[in-house]
Amino acid sequence: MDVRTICLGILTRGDATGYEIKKSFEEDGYQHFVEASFGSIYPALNRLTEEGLVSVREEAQEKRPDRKVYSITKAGRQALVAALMKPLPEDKHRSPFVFAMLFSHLLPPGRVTALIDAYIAYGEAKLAQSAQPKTKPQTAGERFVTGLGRAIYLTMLDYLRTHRAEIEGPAAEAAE
Amino acid sequence: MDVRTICLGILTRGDATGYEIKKSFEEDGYQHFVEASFGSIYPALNRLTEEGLVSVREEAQEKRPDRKVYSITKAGRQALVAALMKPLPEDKHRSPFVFAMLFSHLLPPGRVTALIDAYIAYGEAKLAQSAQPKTKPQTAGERFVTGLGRAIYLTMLDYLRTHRAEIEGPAAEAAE
DNA sequence: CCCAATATACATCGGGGCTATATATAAGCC
DNA sequence: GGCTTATATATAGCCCCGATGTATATTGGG
Repeated sequence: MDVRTICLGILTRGDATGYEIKKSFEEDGYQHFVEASFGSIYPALNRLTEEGLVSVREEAQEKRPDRKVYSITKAGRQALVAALMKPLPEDKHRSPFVFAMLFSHLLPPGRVTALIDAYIAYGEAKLAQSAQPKTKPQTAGERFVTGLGRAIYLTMLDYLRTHRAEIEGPAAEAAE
Repeated sequence: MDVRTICLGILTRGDATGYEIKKSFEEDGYQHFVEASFGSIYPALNRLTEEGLVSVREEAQEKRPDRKVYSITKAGRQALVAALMKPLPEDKHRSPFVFAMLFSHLLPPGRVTALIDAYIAYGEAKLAQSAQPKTKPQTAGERFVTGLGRAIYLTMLDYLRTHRAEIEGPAAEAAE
């Protein structure tokens, strides 16, 4: 799923600036599974404009850069649906944490414990965030995705807590 | 986690060619969460060789390209541990399937059903593969990671099956 | 028995995307 | 008063992935 398609999708929810598109990845519904950086969003929006899939209106602001507010066009909506009708690329998951766990036997026990603690804290923060959404999910799709994300985080946290002793050294266990 | 570090990690399990490193991502233990393409592995191995983190021996073969068998050096092991002691980059998950589900209301009901069916089949295949590993997990880390992967896939499959009706149209339900 | 598919093996190019950086200002906090 | 955070756009450089190219051997189906 390239960044251009992702931008089109977000713009179906309403007009937005590049900055707001980026922010929406951190919000509820789009929380997990999707993200993109400024370095790809701004070029993507330029190309979408050239291709007529989005339109821009510049709103001048006092002593700030102009806001460039993008709207999806009819052609843009068609392009989005067309992209979703084609065979989807496979998921991609890269987890440096999990990679590190594969080599826990090469690390000092304290490091392994610290990594697991940090990862659990991160998961709990994500869960808390999705439990109290800033904007409630509007569509059935958003509710479905939010629920899936929560289910996966709950499973992951439970697994980490019940199995961490297997990779933490005996020293770590004694220290608890 | 850049590809160079990933290559170092895999080489701690034993010497390997670039081809074998790539294969190991599809295997048990390294199944999910980690992968890299030839287009990054071969350049990475060249650079690691220049930096003295791995060594190469070329094994000539009859009527085939020479095997370039890489071994990790002491400096390489130190570099791996050093990388794992630094703050880890955050996980990255990109799921075109989940993205598509966010826009299920824009798609024909049949398409949504087909996507969910395909995704369930994919998850089941992954689960079956990890249930019958080619090479049994050697370290506690590998067992831990394999178990985590299985737990997440099980949760995901259960969620899809119990919640799919929420985003499949009434027409799709009637057709079943 | 032949052909297609799969596996072994290395390598590169083009394009796409991320990180870091640059620029500018306002608001809130310590 | 200065630091951090938030708003807002933009680009250069590097990293990485996908596709493709080059060879050959084996295996399974028709």
